Amino acid sequence: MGRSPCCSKEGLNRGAWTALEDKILTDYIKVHGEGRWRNLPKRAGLKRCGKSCRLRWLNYLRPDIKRGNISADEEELIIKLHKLLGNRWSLIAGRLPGRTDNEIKNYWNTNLSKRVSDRQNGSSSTHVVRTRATRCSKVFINPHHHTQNRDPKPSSTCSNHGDHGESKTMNELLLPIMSESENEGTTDHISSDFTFDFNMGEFCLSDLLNSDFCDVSELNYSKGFDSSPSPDQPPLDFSDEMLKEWTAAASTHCSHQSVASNLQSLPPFLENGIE
DNA sequence: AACTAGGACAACCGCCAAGTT
DNA sequence: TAACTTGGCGGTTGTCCTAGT
Repeated sequence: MGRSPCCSKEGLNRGAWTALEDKILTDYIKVHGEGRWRNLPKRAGLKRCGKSCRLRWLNYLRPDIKRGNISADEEELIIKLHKLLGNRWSLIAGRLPGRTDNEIKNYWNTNLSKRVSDRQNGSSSTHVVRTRATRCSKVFINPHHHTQNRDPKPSSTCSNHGDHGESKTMNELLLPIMSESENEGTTDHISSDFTFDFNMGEFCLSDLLNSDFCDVSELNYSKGFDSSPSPDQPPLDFSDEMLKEWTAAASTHCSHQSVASNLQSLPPFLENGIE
């Protein structure tokens, strides 16, 4: 069958954007808002592919974008998040207000990857969770784990840069999950699988990163992702096997795999780092 | 001053999943 | 339910800039 191309490439400008094109695009989006990228070029009078417009806007023209001068703190954050999430640049970017996935990806590829690999040479190997690109607009919380009445917010993508809203600490968010055993059987009021936005702005990131969460690869825990690792069960490395568990669990419940299921298995990590 | 190598980063590409018809 | 559209993602490429020779 095949897909139709996102646009006819004939007669379209390619390569670097001119100041005029930037202005046209910016003015158009100011008036009409983002979205409908395919039709945007025609409506705005741009000889560009819709995708190209979207990229230009998201990575360069948006008013809330910070450019350059990645601070040491941001750098450390990127390293930690990359260790945790792998090449999921949009997720990482979502944790760095004003930064774009493209910028972080470039920064990683040109600066950090070498440095990190150098750092890791000589130490034991670590395992990065690698997944295919997947959208993660929502996170699934297994009702067995989630026992509190929360108001799910309208869905939005996890790459909602810059909108981090109010923050909850990691403990606040995860406590209900971690204390599930106390509330077993109290899930009747939850009508169905519960989803809510995975806006990591809801986490107090420092809680996460100041913990040893970033060193999850070195942690051992039980295979069942129980919050109390059993000595009877063999320790498991945070690696492929873990990933299989995650994806299997997530696919059972929801198509929004990965991050969602990751959350379910966070408590064992967090217990090691968050008091 | 001219040339080259490597770094930085903007932009493009193809794939995929969600949403819509 | 299938076909199709739309938008998002990560990987890759192309081009410009700069430091070194």
